Amino acid sequence: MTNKSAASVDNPAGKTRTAVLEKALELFAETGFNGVSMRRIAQEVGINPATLYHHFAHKEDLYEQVLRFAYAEQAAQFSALVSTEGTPLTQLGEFIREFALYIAKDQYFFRMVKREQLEGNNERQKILVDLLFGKQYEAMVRSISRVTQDFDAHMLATSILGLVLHHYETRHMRQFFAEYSPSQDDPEVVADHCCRLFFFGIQGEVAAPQKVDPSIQVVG
Amino acid sequence: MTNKSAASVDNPAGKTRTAVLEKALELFAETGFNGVSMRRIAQEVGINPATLYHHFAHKEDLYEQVLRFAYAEQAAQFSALVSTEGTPLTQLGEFIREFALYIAKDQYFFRMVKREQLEGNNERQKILVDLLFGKQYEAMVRSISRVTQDFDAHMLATSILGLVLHHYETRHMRQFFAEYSPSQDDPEVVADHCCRLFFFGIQGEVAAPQKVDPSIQVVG
DNA sequence: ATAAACTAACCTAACGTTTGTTTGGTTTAT
DNA sequence: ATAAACCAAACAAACGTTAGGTTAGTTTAT
Repeated sequence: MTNKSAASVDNPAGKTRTAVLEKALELFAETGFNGVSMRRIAQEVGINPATLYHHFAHKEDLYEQVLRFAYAEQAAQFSALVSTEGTPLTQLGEFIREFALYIAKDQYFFRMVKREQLEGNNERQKILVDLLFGKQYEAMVRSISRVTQDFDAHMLATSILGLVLHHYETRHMRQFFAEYSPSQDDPEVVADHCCRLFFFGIQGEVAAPQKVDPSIQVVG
Repeated sequence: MTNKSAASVDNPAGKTRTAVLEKALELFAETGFNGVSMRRIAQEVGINPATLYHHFAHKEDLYEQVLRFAYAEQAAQFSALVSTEGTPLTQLGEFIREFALYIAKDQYFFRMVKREQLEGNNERQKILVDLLFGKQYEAMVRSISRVTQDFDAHMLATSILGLVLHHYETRHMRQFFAEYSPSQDDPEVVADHCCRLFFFGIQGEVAAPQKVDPSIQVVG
């Protein structure tokens, strides 16, 4: 058996704690801090409410630990989206595509981030930047600066993220529009759409209907 | 003596009800449905908690009425953003600019909408479309269809909104980035930035550094 | 080797408070 | 006089949290 350290047998290396963090992430992402009770979390994990207070000082502490847990879990993958190979232009194109595929995968994490942005708590927003977005954002800005001098690189980075994210965030709402078609939610379609718009705009050279740029080819 | 009749001394045509809706909109926008108690709402309005139940059946009813109230309040202004004059191209440019100025004005309404999009309740998202976005969205899609055939008009409409909104939504977070400058939050700057990006992309003809297109001139 | 001491993890049961809501009555306007 | 608007007080349920006890492994003393 994997009995690494001095922990109990049915609880190797904080298994319960991790289970709580994972389930709490789901629940907090869905209904927010005040929408989930400690009893509910305990019940869904299958432990007693009192046990939560053995692992976490209080509810707010649990919430912050959930944030840090989620951020740490994603930061590595997030970094991997920013490639260091190819020209700055292809790097950007790849990032847009990878980002579109990436956010489509995770249900809970991005809802959590959006919730944090909504709440407007300054301390937590700083944690968000320090732990999660900061480095990748600056890498993006650097890539952008090498591609164009005609735009504010910071604003352009914000634009890229907003462009891609909004398609994801409005999924549930858009199905009620007359013009909706399920393919519009396909991450590949979204990625192509955003790439084309970002590089050429609606008045740019849009000869090729499928591919944006032959130089923009992504992993697979 | 204290004017105990302060709330009712001048109460023509549901003044209390409106006061409740306005204050509840603020509170719900800030901390969400579960983040606000009926007592808190009553206290902030200056009435007794029990009185709320004279105007609203229960808390969820109040919340839905707040939504409808907010949607009705904004739908008219929202419609006004879509101009019917000029070419489809200038209409679009004007819309982007007006939209950027518009969302910068209202603190609570857009947080409420974002919250609704987060929550994912299908019934309420349908209300959102039916009461608020539906008509304007279709007007947008029609404008877009007349401008370009090279993009999916629905996706392009989503892109426009995401492009502009994300600058607004990430305000609090972006101040912690090294590249931040307050001017990046200026609605005029955001509007110009988004217009340029939307029409020409980063590789398009970006000769003029200030104005996007001489044909795109807006009111103020 | 074995008993005692220790400890982390978990539980039951309960605490005081806050929640949404109701009851029953009072004020105010028409 | 009638109805709408309002309030004080109270309800049961759910809330975050705590006190105290049980269990089962780990360490230490003999």
